[in-house]
Amino acid sequence: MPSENPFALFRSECETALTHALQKVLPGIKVETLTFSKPPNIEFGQLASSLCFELGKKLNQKPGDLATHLAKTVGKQKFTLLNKVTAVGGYINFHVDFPKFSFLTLESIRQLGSVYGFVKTEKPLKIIVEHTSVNPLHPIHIGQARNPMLGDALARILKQRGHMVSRHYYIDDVGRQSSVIAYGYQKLGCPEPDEKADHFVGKIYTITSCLVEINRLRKNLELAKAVSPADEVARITKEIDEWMSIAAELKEKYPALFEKLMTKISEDENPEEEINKLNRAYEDGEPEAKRLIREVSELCLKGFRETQARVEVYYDSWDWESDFVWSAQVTEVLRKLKSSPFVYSENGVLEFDAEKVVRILNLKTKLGLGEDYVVPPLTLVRADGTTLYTTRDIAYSLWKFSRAEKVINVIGMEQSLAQLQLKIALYALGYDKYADNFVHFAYNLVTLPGYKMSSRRGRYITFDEVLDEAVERAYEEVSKRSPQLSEAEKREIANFVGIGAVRYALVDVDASKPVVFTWDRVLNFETNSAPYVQYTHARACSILRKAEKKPEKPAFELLTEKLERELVLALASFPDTFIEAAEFLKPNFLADYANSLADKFNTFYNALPVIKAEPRGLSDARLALTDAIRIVLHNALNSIGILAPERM
RNA sequence: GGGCGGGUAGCUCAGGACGGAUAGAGCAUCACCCUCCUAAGGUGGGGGUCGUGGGUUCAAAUCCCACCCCGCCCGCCA
Repeated sequence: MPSENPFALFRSECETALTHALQKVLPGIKVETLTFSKPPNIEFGQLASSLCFELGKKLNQKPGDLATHLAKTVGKQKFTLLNKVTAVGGYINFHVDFPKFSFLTLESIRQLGSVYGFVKTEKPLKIIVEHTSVNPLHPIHIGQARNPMLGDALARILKQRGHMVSRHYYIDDVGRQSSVIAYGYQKLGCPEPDEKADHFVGKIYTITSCLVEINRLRKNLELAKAVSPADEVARITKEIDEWMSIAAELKEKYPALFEKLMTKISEDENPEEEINKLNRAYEDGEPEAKRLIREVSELCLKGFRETQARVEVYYDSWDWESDFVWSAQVTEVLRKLKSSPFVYSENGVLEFDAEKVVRILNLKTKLGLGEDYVVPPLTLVRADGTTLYTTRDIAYSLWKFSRAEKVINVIGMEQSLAQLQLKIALYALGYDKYADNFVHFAYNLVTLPGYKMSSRRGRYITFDEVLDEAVERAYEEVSKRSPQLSEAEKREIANFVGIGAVRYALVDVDASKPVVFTWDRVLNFETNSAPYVQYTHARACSILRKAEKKPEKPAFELLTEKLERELVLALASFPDTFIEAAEFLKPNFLADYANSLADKFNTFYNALPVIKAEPRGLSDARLALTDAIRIVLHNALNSIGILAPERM
């Protein structure tokens, strides 16, 4: 019978063993929980307890003596996987019965195949993972690309954990910036894109935004010259200069488009006002504004979908922010909030007193806030009656909770405060259960070493460029390494290698750490990269192919080399790693795991023969081992969205 | 000023939630290994005050306190 978690079986035997021994040796002593750690070296056993150090202190005995005594007592019991127990320097070390354990592990993996390691949760939940949600104004850039890579990996992992996961994309089409692009697009006569749609939209957006900004600043400057102090005038002048140099950059890059937009926009006396008008019209749901903004947004989203298909990221639902405004869900939320004691009006502006909620409902500890910390208030409604982003997001969150028990928002950590206020708003509305299950998965920014990325200024490296470059580099590599392959094969390999490399590079680093984007990081095809793990997988497949036989009579007791045992142990621990990755939302655990398993296998590969090993039983056992490694590498890569190739 | 995140080898990062045995990888660098299952590989060398200072503990990179440095946030932007 296969085990879905062989190592857990061993661990639980060790727990039982130690518990019994404790009862016998020290009947009066109560130990709350037994914790085990992995010894630094496999020769010390596979699990260890450091219990005797604290017990020794408590009982005024030498840890070494205690450990010896306990180990001896355990040794008298009978177990399946636990072979022997030793005492070394105060530690109690538990040794697994490798012949049995290898058999159990390898046979389990080979029987369970593509589901091995994906231990199902006991409490399956409906979970919405909202990720990416890049505004439809310009192509997804490398700074934003970390989001779908993390979000998609999380969604995959949670699904494999047995949850019902739905991936949502929130289209933020309400707000000034959407009107800016729509305005420029309209000025050009709503043209058909002559290139990838989002790139096309991005150019129009940047140029329009720049021209409108300059126009606005010039008006401000004239006003300031009349009424404001000199330093204010100087500040505006400086800002204009900055935008002028951006305009010069844009004019050089896209001369025709720039000219055309400049001519068209200069026809308007006050472009700023036109944009605001459009914005209001859209929020009011006027048909012409709706048609225009939806059209240009859809255009951009079409480009996004192409990019997402390249990296195999898909969504179950595309949620338009505007729908929440038009359907009165935002109004309804505001009504409820207004009737709570946590909302006040100030100078015609509606404010949400998050601090008051926290104080009255006693949430400080629950939310992990310091006693002295005062949560800033959140503006819900402007003086002109329009709502703000976070206000609308409250309505959206409630909508999400109407179709899921848990909501995970993959959003940059710069929005931590807004996400906190949103959570507090849920408590204020009495939705404690929602609030408790509202998770902000925060990740740190991706920056470029030279300058700050800025979408508004058109200064960014697009995700598409990065993918193209990665695939191109991979193509050069594969041509160099495997010139005998056909052109089609090379292209295919280059594609999954390049894209895998990018995915890996963006998932591998802990989400809380900032990433400085360098081509070197993404185009790394050596150890600690997707290509390395993919290559290792292909290598295992190659051995199995060349063997031309099935491991019919594997003699698992012959797997006595340290390398082999370390491999078996690593394979047996995959379920634990997976569970941790899922519970703590750490996709990088799986990337690291895959890399370290690949490391071990490559060492083994170089040191020991598989097919030609003698006797036959050993060869078969090593083949079974190789097969298990193939399966686990595949599963680990799969869970973070990276393809495991059979050849490369 | 307050909040959040980060600070581990020349560089990029694991490890940190749950304290344990000599702090691990990769890149770069130097020297090796394809008569052998894929060299996108492997072996070995050099390289560390785990930001600083205290504290708790038998035991601290890990926990607590203070401080320093970097990033982000504290808007009628999103």
